Amino acid sequence: MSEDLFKKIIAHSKEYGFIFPSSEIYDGLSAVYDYGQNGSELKFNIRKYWWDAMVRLNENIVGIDSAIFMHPEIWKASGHVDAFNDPLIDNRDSKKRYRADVLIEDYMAKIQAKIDKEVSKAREKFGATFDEDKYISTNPRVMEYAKNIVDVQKRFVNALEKDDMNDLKQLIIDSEIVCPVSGTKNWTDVRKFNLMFDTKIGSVSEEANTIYLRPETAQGIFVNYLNVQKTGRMKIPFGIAQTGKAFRNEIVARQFIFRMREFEQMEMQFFVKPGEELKWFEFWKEKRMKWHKTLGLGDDKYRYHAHDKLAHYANAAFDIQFNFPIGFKELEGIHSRTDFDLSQHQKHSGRKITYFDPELNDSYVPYVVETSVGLDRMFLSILSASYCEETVKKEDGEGSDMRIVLKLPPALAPVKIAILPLMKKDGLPEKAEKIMNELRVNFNCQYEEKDSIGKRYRRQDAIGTPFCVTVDHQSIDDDTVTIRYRDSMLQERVPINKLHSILEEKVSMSVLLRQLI
RNA sequence: GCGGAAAUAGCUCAGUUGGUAGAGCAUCAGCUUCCCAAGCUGAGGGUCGCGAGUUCGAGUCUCGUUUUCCGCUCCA
Repeated sequence: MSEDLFKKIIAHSKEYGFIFPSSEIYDGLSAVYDYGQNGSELKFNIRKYWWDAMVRLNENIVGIDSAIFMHPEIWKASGHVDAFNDPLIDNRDSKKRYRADVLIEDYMAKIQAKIDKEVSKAREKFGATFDEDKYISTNPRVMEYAKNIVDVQKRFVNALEKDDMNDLKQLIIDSEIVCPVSGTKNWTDVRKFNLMFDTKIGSVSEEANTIYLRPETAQGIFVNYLNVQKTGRMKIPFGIAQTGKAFRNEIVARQFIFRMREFEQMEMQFFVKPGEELKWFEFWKEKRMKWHKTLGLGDDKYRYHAHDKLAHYANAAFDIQFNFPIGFKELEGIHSRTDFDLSQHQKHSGRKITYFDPELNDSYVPYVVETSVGLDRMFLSILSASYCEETVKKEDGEGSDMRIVLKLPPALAPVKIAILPLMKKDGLPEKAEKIMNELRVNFNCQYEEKDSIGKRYRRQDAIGTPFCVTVDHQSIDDDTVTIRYRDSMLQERVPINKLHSILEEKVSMSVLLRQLI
């Protein structure tokens, strides 16, 4: 049932210009999506809500915009190069995935165990006079085991050194290693899954260096810590925020925009005094949850989720999960990253990355509390919580009708106001256009005169426009118009010269921001 | 990545044993209409995902491939 809802949301996104599959006229590109005319506005507004809540409302948080390309050493320091270079192999029968190097090591250990067994048996037999080396070299069966280990070890090391995945696979086949689950030798090729995309920088190909597309925006903040702290005269505790694209070559990217290989993060790294990180961790956990709930999509749609396993850099980690149509899934991560990142960069760069604390009269490497939201996931959460199918009673009371309406928070809606002349004659379009030209400076407006008024209301409902301003014959006489509300479908007559202030009150981002203070 | 299913107009789909591609909605141009879509007239839009093969002839049969969905797997 909720999967049906998910499908409807995907279809609606495409039909109304929110999200299109990338490169669609070329058959598309797997798990890559483009934001359309309405989607890009909504995404922009979400980003703005985050940015203003972080940078504008906190005097100790500043924003930066770091490059996607960074020095390759950064990814060694962060652990991204080493941690994700494992050679993996699948068994086709059990459909289990193994690390190829682990399979081979296990195999060698098993043979070694056989040798040990023989040796210990012989030791019992011969007692104190037992000479292990001599025993091995004179026992043909044990000798063969030993030789096998040496051979495998040699090829194994050789393959790893040459980074040759085919050799690794051949070694598994030659050693007749079987899957512990299925017991078969039906293996796929060995593949390496480094999550980072690489490319070359520099004009001459031989001299070009491999660089990576950043897999997270956080490192751009860490490597700018000194710059920002010094030029901004920042005092701990303080934060650096940034939004931007990140790239991860996921093995499986699926579920619409929930998991993409190219995605946008909104991250804030908060630098604190060592020992105070868990206090700030709690602070940001609360604060971020409030930011989400202020959107008014329903408090019950959010929950915390503690990480079972902590990453190598963290000493506390919580997710804020959202109840998507596909279930509760991660929306934002709040991590206490300790001083891991700054210390690593201190080590790798050779620069001293510390903060002189005047209160302590001493220097330290600050600890970091991170908040990291996926902008695309925010988009999906807002879209799926806003999507409503409603039955509407007909005017005459007979029968009913369905309308699809996106009940987006007005401050985030791509189009704020639709200006609609009731009829396409009698000077109504001219009057409407005049109003349009006054309002468009401040609001994203849409003007429509085609089709019946009901049809136009429905079209605006479908893209989540919170207000329709309708110009009728009375407008010509007394300079009033009606405002039609998206959610209630009720109308209110107001003077044209009050429109601006009335609407400003309802659609401005400050409506949301004020609740956060 | 493995297994299963699907792909025909912007959307939802029809298309007979293989014989010249259809409907509704949507879009566009008019007409009509004084407030909640689907009145009237007309128009545009598809080499049937792509590529081979079988055949006199393929949307239809076979193979490959791409994309999507579902399950498994993976997800600092």
